[in-house]
Amino acid sequence: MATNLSTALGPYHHHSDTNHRRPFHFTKKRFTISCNSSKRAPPPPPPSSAVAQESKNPSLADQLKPLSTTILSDQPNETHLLSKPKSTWVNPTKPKPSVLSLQRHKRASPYSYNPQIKDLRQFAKKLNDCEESDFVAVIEGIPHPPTRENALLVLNSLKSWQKTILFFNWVKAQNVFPLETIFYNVTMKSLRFGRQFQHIEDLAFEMIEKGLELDNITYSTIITCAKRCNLFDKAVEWFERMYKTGLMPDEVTYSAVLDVYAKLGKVEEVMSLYERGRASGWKPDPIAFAVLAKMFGEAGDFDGIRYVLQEMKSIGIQPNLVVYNTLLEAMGKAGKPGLARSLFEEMVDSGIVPNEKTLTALIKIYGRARWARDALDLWERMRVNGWPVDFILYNTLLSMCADLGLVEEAERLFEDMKGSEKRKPDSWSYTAMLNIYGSGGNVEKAMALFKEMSKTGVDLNVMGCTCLIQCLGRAKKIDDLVRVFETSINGGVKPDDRLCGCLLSVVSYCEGEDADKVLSCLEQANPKLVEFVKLLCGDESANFDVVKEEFKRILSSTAVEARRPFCNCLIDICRNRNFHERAHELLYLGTIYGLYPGLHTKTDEEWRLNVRSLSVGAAHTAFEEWMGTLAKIVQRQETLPALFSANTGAGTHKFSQGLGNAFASHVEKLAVPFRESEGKSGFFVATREDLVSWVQSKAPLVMTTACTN
DNA sequence: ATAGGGTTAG
Repeated sequence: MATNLSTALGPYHHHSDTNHRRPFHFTKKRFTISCNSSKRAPPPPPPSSAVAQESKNPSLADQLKPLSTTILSDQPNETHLLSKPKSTWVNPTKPKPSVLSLQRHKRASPYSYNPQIKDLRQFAKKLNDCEESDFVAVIEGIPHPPTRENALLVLNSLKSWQKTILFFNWVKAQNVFPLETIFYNVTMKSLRFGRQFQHIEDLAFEMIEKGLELDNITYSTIITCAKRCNLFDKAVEWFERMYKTGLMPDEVTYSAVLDVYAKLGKVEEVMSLYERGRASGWKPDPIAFAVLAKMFGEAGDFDGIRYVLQEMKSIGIQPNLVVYNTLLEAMGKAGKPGLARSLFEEMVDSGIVPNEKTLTALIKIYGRARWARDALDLWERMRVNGWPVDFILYNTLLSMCADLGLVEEAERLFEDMKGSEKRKPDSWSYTAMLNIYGSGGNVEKAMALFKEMSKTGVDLNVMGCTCLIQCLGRAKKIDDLVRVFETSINGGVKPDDRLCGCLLSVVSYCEGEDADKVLSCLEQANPKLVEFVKLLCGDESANFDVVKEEFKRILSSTAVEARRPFCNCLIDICRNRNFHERAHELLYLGTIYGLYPGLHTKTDEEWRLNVRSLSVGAAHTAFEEWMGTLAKIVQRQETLPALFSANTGAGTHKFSQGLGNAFASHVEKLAVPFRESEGKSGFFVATREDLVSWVQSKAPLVMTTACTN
C-alpha cells in the first residue's frame, strides 16, 4: 500500500480533509527528476479553507498537501489550486505561508557571576556521588538558599535522571518561586539522556495543565526523546500538537522532525517538508543536510545524495566533518566507492581532519569494493598523519583485511591489539580473524582461535560461529563442526538464517552419516527447513504443488539476504542426491520468486546466462535448462542471435571461487561448444552455428534432462 | 559545563 501522508500525520488531518487528497505515489525516480530540475516550482498557495480558518497557523497537513499534490499529480490537473491563487499568493501585503519560523528561540542571558557557584558545584558533586536512597537527606545540606539561579545551576549538573526528578520535585515543594519553562526543559534534557519518554510526556502534560508555555526547546526535547526511544508516532504526534497550539517550529525543531520522518523512511514527506521550508525562506544548515544525506544513504539513493550536494552548493554551505562523514557513508551504501574516494580527498584538501568515523566509513567501502591498494594506502596515511583511531576502526581494519584476504596484515594488527591495554580483541575482532582463516581454509588456525576465545573469555557470536562452521564443513571435520555448533548454542548464540544457510550448504556436499549429523544441528536451528529437505529428497512422490507451497512458506519466513543461498543449497542437495528434476523445479520456483533477477539477458546479437550468484549445482541446472530451451527453439526454427555467452564471474569473491572451473568441466562433460573467453576469465562463449549443430546431434539427450514446463 | 537538532561494525 502506498504511504498516505494523512495517515502519517495523524488525527490532526481529518478536519481539513478535501477531495483532492490523494495517496502518495512518490517513487524515487520521480522525486529525483522533480528535485533535480534547476528551477523550483513556486510554492503553491495553501487551500483556501486553511487560509480562512488559520491563516497564521495552518496545520502541517495543510501545509504539505498542496505541495505533494503538485509534485505527485499524474496529470497537470491543478486547476483547483491555480484558479484563484494570485490574489492570495502574489499580494505582497499578505505574508507568505510559512512552515517554520526563521528566527531561533531566544535564549535567556547567561548567568551573571555568582560567588556561590563554587559551593553549589561542590554540592552538586555530592548529590551526584551519593546513593539514591540518601539523596533527599543530602539535598537538605544545600549551602545556599535555593533561589531560581541556584536551583537551575544544580539541576543542570545532575547526571542521573532519577536524581534530576528528585531534585526537581524538591525545588517544587520548597515553593520559593514558581517553576518556569526552563526548569521543565532542563529536567527533560536529563530524562532524555535516560531515555525516559514517559516521564517527559508526564512533565509536558503537567506544563499544559498549569498553563505553562511549551516552547521550541520543550518540543524539540520531547520529539528527539521520542525518536531515541523509537516512539516515532509519539514524535509526530507532539510535532502536530505544536502546530495545533499555534507555535511555529524554528529550524532546530524542524530539522529534528525531518530526522523523524527520515528515520521512518518517509522520503517523500521529508522532501515535502524540506521544500516547504525552503519556500518559506529557510536556509538549511549543515545539520539539516546531514539528515538528508543519511536518509538517502539508508535508501541507497545516489540521485538523492547528488541532490544534497547540489543543494549545499547552490545555497553556499560548506560541508563540515559530520556532513562529510554522513555523505561518505551514504556513497558507500549507494555503491559508489570512487566517488567516496574523491569526496574524501576534497574533504582533506579543504583542511578538514578526518576522524575515526570518517576513516571507518572509508576503510569499509574500500574493503567491500576489494580495493586493496586504496585501503592499504589509506591505512598508511592514517599512520603517517597520526589520524585518530579507535576500537571500531581497528575492528573495521580487521574486517577489511578479511574482505581482501590480507592475512599477514590482519595477524599483525590482531597481535597489536592483544598487546595493547585498551584495545583487547573482542568478539568482533575474533570474528574477523575467523573469517580470514575460514575463507582461506586454514582450519588449524581457525580452531586455535576458537580455543583461545574460550580461554580469554570472549564469546563466539553468530557470525564467528558461521565462519568457523563453514571452514570445518569444507574440511569435512564434521565432528568438530557439531562440537562448535553445540558449544555456541549452549553459550547463547541464537542461530540466524545465515548460519542455517551455512549448515545447509555443508549438508549439500556431505553424504551419509555426516549429512545426518549436520542435519540434526540444522534441526535445532530451523526444523521447518529440515522437514523441507526431507520432503524434497526423502519422499519421491511429493508433488510439485506441495513443494511449491512449502517452499514459498519457507522463503517468506527467511531473511531476504539468505533466500537465494537457501535456494542454491537446496538445488545442490537435490542434484547431489540425484533428484535432478527436483533441482529444476527449485530453480524454476527461485526464478518466479525473484531470487535470480537478471539470470537471462537478451539482445539481438547475444543471449547471455548470468550465473555469478548461483551455486555450482544451480549453475549447472540453469545451464541445462537453457540448453533445453534452446533445443526447442532450434526445433521450431525460430530466430537465434549470433552469439551465446555464460558468465560465471572470475571468482574474485572468496565464496564464488571455483564456479568457473566447475562450469568448464560441466560443459566439457556435456561436450557443449562453449569455450572460456581468452580475454575475460569467467566468460564462456559459443557461436550460433556451433550450438545449433551440437543441439541437432544431442537433441534427444538434452530434451530429457530439461524440465518440461 | 550552564534548557533543544545530525555521523562509526557482518
